[in-house]
Amino acid sequence: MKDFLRDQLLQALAALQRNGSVPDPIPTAFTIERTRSKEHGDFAANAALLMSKPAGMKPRDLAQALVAVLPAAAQVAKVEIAGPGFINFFLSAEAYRAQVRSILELGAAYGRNNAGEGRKAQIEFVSANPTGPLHVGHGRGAAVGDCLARLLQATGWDVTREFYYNDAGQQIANLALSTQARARGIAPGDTGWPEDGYRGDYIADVARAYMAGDTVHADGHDVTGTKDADDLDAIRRFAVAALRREQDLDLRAFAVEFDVYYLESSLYTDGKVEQTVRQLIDAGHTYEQDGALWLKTTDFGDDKDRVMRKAQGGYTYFLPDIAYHVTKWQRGFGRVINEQGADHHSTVMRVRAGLQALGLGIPKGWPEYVLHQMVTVMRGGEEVKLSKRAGSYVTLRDLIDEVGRDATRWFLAARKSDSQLTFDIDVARAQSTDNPVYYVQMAHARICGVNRQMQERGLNYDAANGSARLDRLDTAHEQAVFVALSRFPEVVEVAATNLEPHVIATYLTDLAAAFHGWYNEYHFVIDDTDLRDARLTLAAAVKVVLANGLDLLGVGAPESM
RNA sequence: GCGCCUGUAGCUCAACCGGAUAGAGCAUCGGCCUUCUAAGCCGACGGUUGCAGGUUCGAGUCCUGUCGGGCGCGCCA
Repeated sequence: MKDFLRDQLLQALAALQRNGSVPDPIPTAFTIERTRSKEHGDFAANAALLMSKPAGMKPRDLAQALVAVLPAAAQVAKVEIAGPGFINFFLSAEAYRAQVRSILELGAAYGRNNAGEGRKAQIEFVSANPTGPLHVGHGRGAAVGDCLARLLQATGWDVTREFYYNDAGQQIANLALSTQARARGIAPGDTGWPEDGYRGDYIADVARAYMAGDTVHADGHDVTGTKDADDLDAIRRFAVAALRREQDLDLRAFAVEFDVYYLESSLYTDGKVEQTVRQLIDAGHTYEQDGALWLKTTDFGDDKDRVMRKAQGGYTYFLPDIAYHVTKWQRGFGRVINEQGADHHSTVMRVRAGLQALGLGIPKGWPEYVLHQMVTVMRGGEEVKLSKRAGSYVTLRDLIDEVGRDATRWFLAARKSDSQLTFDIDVARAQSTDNPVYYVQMAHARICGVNRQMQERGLNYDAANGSARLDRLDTAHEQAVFVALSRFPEVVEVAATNLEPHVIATYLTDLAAAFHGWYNEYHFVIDDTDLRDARLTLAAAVKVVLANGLDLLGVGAPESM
């Protein structure tokens, strides 16, 4: 609808330019927006305000002139000029009715668009190293990343979900030592416990399984414990597999699936790290100092240069990061979005700088980043900081077990990712309308409940008649539902364009509120068949949009609750 | 000290690349339960958008400064 109104205004502008009352050419960067108040109609254009200066007219005069030559359209009932020169459009009731019929025809496709035109996009998220169960921060990444993937898929992108992890670095060595210590009966705090060892109970479980000769399956292969507490390499392989498997179980419980798991170690074995180093040296953006090899990231906006190869040998983490991103580029992902915790913010500059230094023609802003801030978990008004299994942090699994998958996903995705998030377990658990997930799901279940009522009473819903008699729906409550339904495609577009899944959650709460308000005011299962069919038709459209929106969040749309 | 994020009603949060009178929910207060889910409904109250300047037709939104909170400033990842 916005595009349609924009086109109308551009036609009007062209008409004014043809008769010479407005100069040609002229900048036409105006916006069409939903109005905040009903008095201002449905959509407002600021065209006259922005074009008044180049047009050499006062804003309100220009608005008058534009409106005078605006083409007639069935979708528009009235056009007004208001305030400093806004052009306000009032849509016709028929435009809204047509929208409802369109929703029912499109079904799951309503709200989707083809902005991505089938191009390849990759979203890398979670990317936790296999050193422990996933914590709530990973959960936020999983929820946001998966919703971003769903949003991009809904807007025409060919999306790959990817998980990158380090299976060979210092953290993994630490994991192996911690597991070995546990295998030898050494607990945190005992003499012989490794410095900075992983202290959680889960390490003891892994050690026990290793010493019992268990077999774990992870990432497509099996690893069996050798029961040899002296074989650190075997312990490492077993521990990595065991924790990868545990994380996979966490992700499955969260209904998040990845297409690709990418191992940092493969970048070494495939020679990609070495190759990247050579290319950086050849490109002339490196130098040696104090026995180390440095990358001149300051050439690309960093505040100091970074070490690539340590004086003692071995590479710093960001070199494989660069090599990894080169593979993303080479794999044809013209668009890459990295969803990470904000504590990794410093990598953004370095990765981009490294990629620029390579001179491969990679755009400066590639890859894109969505960083999420920290999560605080509250229960009973107190911050929760510990879990039994992991010790020092709250696990994703704890949350899912306590409040359920749907509520966990909702709350972790429903906030703007660049603000800190307070996860209130009491609210998320509540089976009442205080809980937004419950409130939105309840709206869906209620519509299903009405349909069940129809069947139980042996009544027949005539969908065609309902579509034909939508004119019977003329109350303020029904109008609010019509408007809310029509907004959905715009909301999806905004959420996808700005990479902000939370706007879907905000919208769904609005839509559910409009529906509940209507539902509470009127009965649907009534004797007047025309009105009944019309109401059931509007309700059917609400059900479609609720389901489509919840699906974008990966949250279920229950038939009953 | 430097960089990034953030500060909106008592609390948790919105506000669509600058738009008109800053919106919801909770809490509080006042009304409502023979009817499709009362696990609810309706209404009221609640604000100098941390503070001070600036940019312009217009600023919660952009710029500068300042105060408070978070994260990061390794030859760790």
